[in-house]
Amino acid sequence: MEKTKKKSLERRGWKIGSAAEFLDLTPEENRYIELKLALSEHLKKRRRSRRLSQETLAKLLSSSQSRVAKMEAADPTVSLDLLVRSLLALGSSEKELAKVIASSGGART
Amino acid sequence: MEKTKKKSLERRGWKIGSAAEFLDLTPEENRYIELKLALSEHLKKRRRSRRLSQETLAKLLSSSQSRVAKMEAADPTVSLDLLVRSLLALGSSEKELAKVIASSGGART
DNA sequence: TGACACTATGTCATATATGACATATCGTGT
DNA sequence: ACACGATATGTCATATATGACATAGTGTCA
Repeated sequence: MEKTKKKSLERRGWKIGSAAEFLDLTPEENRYIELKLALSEHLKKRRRSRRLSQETLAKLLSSSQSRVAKMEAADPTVSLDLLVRSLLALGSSEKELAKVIASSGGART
Repeated sequence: MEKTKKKSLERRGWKIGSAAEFLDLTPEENRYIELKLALSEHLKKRRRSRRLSQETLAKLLSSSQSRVAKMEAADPTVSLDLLVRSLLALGSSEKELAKVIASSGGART
C-alpha cells in the first residue's frame, strides 16, 4: 500500500480517531499519524473560529490555499513542522498544542 | 544570518531555554525553535536513561549516529517529525510529549 | 438555472530533510 | 602518553515536503 492511498482511507470511511487501525502500520507509526490527525483537525477548528478562509490563512502563512487544504486533510505530504508552525501562527499556545497532542493518545473524555 | 549558524549560536553561549532570544526571529519562529529544543533535550534524556548509545538508538530508528547527534543538538536540518517519531519509538507517551511541549512555552516553575 | 466564494485534488519545479559516510573531538581508563 | 568508545560536525546523493498553479467539486444565494 502506498502512502497516497493512506490518507484517503484514513479519513474516508471510518471516523477519525481510530483511523489507520488495521493498515500495515506499526504502533508507533499509528500514534504518529493520529497525532497529525489531531493537529490538523485542530487547525481546521482554529481557522474556522477565526472565520478565516483557507486562502486568507494561506497568505498569513506565506503558503497556498491548496497546502492549507492538505494540512486540514492530514495529507501525508504535510509535515508536523508545518502543522505546528501554522497553529502557532494562528495563535495557539504551547499549552493548547500540548492538550491536542495528549488527547491524540487514546484516553480522554 | 544563515540557518547553519543559528544552531551553534543557540546552543553555545547562552544556556538553552531563553535561546535564540535576540536573533532576527519572529516570535512564532522563536516558539517553534524553543519547542524543538525542548524535544531534543528530552530525547537526550530519554536515551540516556535507557543507557543507549547514539549508535544503538540510530539502529533502533533505522537512522544513523550522526543524525541522532544532530537531533540532540537541535540541528536546523532536523524536523519535528523525526524528533517526535524518535520519542515515540523510545517509548514516550503522548502525555509525556505534551508535557515537554507545554513546558517549552515560558511558564513552568 | 447561473454565478460566486470556498474547498478539494493532482501535478510539478524547487527547497529542505534524511541516512550514510568520513573525520574530528571528547572522555576516561590504562 | 595511547587506546577506544562515544559523540560531534561536515558533506553529499537521494528522498520527501513545499508553494504554486490548474482544475474539479461543493454549498449558497438570487
